[in-house]
Amino acid sequence: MITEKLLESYQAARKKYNKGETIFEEGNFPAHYYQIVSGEVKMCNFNDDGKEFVQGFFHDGQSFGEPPLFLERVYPANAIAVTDCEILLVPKTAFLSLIRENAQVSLAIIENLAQRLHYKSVMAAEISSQEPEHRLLKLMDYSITFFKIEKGKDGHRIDLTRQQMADLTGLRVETVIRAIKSMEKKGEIQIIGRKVYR
Amino acid sequence: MITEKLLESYQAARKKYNKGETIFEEGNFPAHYYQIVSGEVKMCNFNDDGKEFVQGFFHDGQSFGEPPLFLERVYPANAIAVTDCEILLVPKTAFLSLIRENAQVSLAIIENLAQRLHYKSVMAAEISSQEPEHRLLKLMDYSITFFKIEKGKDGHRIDLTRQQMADLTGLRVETVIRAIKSMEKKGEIQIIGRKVYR
DNA sequence: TCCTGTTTATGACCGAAATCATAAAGCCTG
DNA sequence: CAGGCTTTATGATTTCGGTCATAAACAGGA
Repeated sequence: MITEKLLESYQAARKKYNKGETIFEEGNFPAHYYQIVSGEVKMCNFNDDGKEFVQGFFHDGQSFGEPPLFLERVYPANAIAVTDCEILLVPKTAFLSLIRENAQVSLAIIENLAQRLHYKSVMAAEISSQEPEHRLLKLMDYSITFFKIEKGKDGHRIDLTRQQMADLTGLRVETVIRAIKSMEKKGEIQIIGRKVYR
Repeated sequence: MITEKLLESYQAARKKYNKGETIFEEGNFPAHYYQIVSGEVKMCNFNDDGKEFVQGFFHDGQSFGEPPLFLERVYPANAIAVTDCEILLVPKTAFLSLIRENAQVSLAIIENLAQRLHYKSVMAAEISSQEPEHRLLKLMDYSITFFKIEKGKDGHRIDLTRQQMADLTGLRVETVIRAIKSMEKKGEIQIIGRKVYR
């Protein structure tokens, strides 16, 4: 999102994380700006009895964990490497100078935050008041529209496991599996080789 | 949040809305930046069978409905005047010029979006995986910490009706009423003259 | 002060999703 | 290609919050 060159001129450090490794934890104060060079990261919460809720997945070129950086606040969730990752870290103060000194970057940040807020608004309304099938369709349609999924002859292929869909919608795997089967029967989606197409 | 003077130099128009009036609707493309001069506004969704989910309440000096303005997207929710309101509207293009030409304003916008994203992250995790009492306590504690509620001798007074708490947490009034009673018994909150104190 | 609408309250009942248990099907990886 | 982990699948049972009905308490306006 921000060019590596620019980040490097503001003390960016390159760091590797192994699959499954925690990058930062819920409740801690932020110290860096994080931008993914390669790999996949998820931000998630665990409730009192260990159930996971995924706030979002992040990929190459994307940044994550900025909001608390701009407020004097702690992280609302954990960041965990889903695959092996290479990530650029910029110290908080250097990063704040960077955006103050580069107007076009703040516009990019605004767009980025706006996009994430939009996603959260849509999903919050869904999770709080719609039935499982409706929630899942919304998640799929949102993913298709905004995460540029390529369309094949069978429709868009949703590259999420049932467990991931459950964690993103606040449902349980079994419920997701049953809902998906039911939607297939209704012809709202297709299942080919266990993958969901829409 | 942005001074009235500055907004006025970018074609701001003053408009009055009556209590209950719709300011903009879910699904429409945004045409303005909205900043409240006086009154209260809520952003909300209605699910298929009419149940309301409140994304947030907004007051004097606050702006709302910006995210879709920065993306080419429609509003994810409705904006409705909770009380009679006076609101400043700045046309989209004028507003985009405004932030491009006033660096300190983009920083303010970033902080604003970051704060809202933070709230949504916290509540999304709650709504998706915690029990009613836990959700309500989180809503109360969040309101206390970030909406600067004054502390009296009986604790912080939560100025929300049970219906509003229900709409903010995705629960039903009856559930909120029962949960609040139960929490009072446990001594986690106090009820004085039907109002909740914590 | 009365009247009407809103907010809080409470009980009975229901149902959908969570939970629990178990297993088959895929898929890596050594 | 065998063995083990992950993912998908399915049935039985339970539970908690939603739903429905009803009413009391309160607030605000005429």
